Amino acid sequence: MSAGDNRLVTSPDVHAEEPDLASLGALLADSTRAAICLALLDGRAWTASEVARLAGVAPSTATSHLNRLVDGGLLAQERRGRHRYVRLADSGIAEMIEALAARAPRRLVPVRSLTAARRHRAVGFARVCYDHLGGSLAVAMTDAMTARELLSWESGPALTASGTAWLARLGIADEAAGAAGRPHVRTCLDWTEQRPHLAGAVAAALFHRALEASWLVPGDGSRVVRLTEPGRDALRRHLGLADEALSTG
Amino acid sequence: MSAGDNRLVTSPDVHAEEPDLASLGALLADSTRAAICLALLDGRAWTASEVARLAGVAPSTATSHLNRLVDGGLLAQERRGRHRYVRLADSGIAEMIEALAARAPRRLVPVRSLTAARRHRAVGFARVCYDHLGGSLAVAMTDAMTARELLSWESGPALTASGTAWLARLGIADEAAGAAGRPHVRTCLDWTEQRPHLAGAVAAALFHRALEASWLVPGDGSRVVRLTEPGRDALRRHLGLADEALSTG
DNA sequence: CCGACACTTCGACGCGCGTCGAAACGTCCC
DNA sequence: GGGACGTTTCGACGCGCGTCGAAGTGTCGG
Repeated sequence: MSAGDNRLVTSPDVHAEEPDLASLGALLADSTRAAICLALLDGRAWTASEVARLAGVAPSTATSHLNRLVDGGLLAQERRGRHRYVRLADSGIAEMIEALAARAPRRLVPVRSLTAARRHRAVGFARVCYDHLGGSLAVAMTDAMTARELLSWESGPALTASGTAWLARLGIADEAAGAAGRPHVRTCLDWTEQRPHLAGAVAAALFHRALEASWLVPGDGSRVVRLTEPGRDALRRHLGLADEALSTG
Repeated sequence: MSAGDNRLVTSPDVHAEEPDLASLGALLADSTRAAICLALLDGRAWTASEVARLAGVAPSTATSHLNRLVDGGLLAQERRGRHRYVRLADSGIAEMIEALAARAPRRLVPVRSLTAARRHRAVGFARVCYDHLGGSLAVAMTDAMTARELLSWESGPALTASGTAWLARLGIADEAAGAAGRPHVRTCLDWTEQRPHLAGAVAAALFHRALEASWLVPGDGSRVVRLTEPGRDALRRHLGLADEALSTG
């Protein structure tokens, strides 16, 4: 797609291709770059300065990290005037990072303030997971959809007929069949709950709808998402969620 | 599970947990460790010496790498007499590594000999993918199953009714419903083909069956799997695979 | 046109870690 | 018991890379 394609310079039979796991690992092996990737899981495009501030490093340091992440294909960038916007390259990369984060060991971070503690609980409850919802709320929704047989799990997650109808009632056409044979009811291992929540195109559409209807509103510039009172109502009505599932753990 | 669990030492509200992506990345960031993980994707248990020889490092170096991989939870080990056997910790780890390998950049490795070249082509054709089949053959089988409507892709990969019947005809009970609501028709991004092939419990059972029936036989101690003449026959009969799909690219 | 700002380049510093060989330990076989 | 073998521990070496500040380039606004 871009320049610098090295598949053309190799003569046919003296070289073979192997996946270079190490170079991808090295990209994630630095704590600053890891923090950047995790922050970018909110799906937004960040400026280089924002990234530097979040990661707590000098702007020059951020530049070199962003260069490596872009070169490695993890990030896409767009230069606009004096700003450099970066975001995750595509949803596949986001999936990969989520999958890794779910399996990574836990690190204990000191909580500096009361608002930070509150935010941390909020992250566990509802957060953006690139293009869909994550957190205990998302897991509860997935469980409820399973219990109501909107979602079936025998041989992989899939919408049932009533699931498709349920979506239609919410004003969401089944976008799963859209992308030429590529599945888009997936699941995503929630890294706070260690249980799967709904992902893929259907989850993205659902999330989009919830934002439109102001059931969910973007939080304070991080991945946090807040559930509004109409949202609580809707989830009670449409999925029969109990009140325990509808508030911060 | 093991000792050194640090979840117990934190007092309730001054610390919060975050995924430590960097430490997991660091585990994979070294080319020797990456080679080890890739080799272990064959699902076998290797001794430390075998690992050292494969990676081309001194035994002492291999020891330290294996220690780190075991401590990091990627590998499980079993000590038997003077031997130390290591293997991937579980199928989840194998999935994660496959997912990473599929997205990792390609590295050009010089092919030293004619047999190495042959082996490389064989790896692209059919190889062990932890507990199931990978390579162009696996992709072709997946495509054929889709074409014959044994496999459906709307809203995620799933067996159709005729797919379940087809499996039963091969002597495979639907083991997908076994593990309490956890899906086990998955797909796996094939890193040679960059297209999905069947994975999960069903694929594992299918692979196991093919080995039993000697349709496939383990290759020369690497991930390579050979397709036998009866195997070719069976794939023609059961899936209508064309001859192009049945031989090394 | 000039100052503020976003970002980049460069050079220098220092730590972390992958590497090895030598030597020790434990196990197995004769 | 003795010798071969698989594995581990230890210490030493050296490279790679993340870090910063200072200076430079480009862009926007007044």
